[in-house]
Amino acid sequence: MQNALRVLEGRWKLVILFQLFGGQVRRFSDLERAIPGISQKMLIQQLRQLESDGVVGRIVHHQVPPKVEYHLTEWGQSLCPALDALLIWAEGAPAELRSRLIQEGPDGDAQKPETSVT
Amino acid sequence: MQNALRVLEGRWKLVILFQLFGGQVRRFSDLERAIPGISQKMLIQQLRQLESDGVVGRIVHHQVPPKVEYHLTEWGQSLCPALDALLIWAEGAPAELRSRLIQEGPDGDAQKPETSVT
DNA sequence: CGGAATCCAAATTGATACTG
DNA sequence: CAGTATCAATTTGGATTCCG
Repeated sequence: MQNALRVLEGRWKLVILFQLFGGQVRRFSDLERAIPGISQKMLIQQLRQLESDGVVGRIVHHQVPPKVEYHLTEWGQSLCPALDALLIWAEGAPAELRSRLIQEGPDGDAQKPETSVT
Repeated sequence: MQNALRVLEGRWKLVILFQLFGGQVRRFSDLERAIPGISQKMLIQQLRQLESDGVVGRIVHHQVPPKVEYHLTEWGQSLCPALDALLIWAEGAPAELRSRLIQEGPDGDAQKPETSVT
C-alpha cells in the first residue's frame, strides 16, 4: 500500500496526472506549457517514472516533427475518482494557503510549538 | 490549487494522514510505532508542516509523562473522501509494484525510452 | 514521553546548453 | 518537437545526543 502511494510522490506527479485526467491525451509540449514552472528535465523525468510505474502510457509517432503523446493507463484511469476527490478538497483550501506556499518552499525546520493546550 | 497539492507532498504526509483518518486521535509515539521506517525527526517535521498547513491539529496535555495528541482539523477531515479513493486505488495496484518500489528509491534519472510505437 | 539540535550523506530539483 | 547531458543548489533523510 505504501508502495502505491510512492508512485504519486514527486513534485509534479499529481499535477501531471491532473493534466491527463479523464482520458486526455497530451503531447510533451502541451504538458510543458500547461504546467508553468516545470522544466523539461523534470517533466520527462516524472513522466518516465509514472510510465514505469504503470500509471501513464506513452505513444511515439514517428513523424518529421516528432510527436509523442501521453495518457493514463487503465490503472491510471482508476486514479480519477481520487483525483476528483482531491480536486474538491483543494477547492476548500483556506485562503491563506493559496498564497503562502508559493514563496516558502515546504518546511525549513521552522517551528512554533504550542498550538493549543489543555 | 497547486498549492493545496503541495500540502500533501512529502515522503510521509499521506501515510500520517491515513493514520489520522476518520477522526482518529493519536499520540506521537503511537504514530511512530504505526509507521515503520519513519524517524522521530521526519515524523515531527511532517507533522509540523501538516499542522502549519492547517490539516492536522495538535493538543498538548501537560502531564508528568508528556502527552501530545494529533488529529485532523476540519479541513483535514474533508480530505477523507480523497484518502478513501486513494485507498481503493492502491488496492488495485499491479502485483509487480507491491515489491518493486521497496528497493529502488524513486527515480535516479533512469531511462528506457520507446515503450510503444506507431 | 515528546520533542529539539546538530551533523552529514543522499536524493531531488532546477537552470542551462546541446541534439536527433 | 522531444528529449539528453551536466552541474549546482535545494531538500530530504537518518543517526545521534540532549532536554523539560
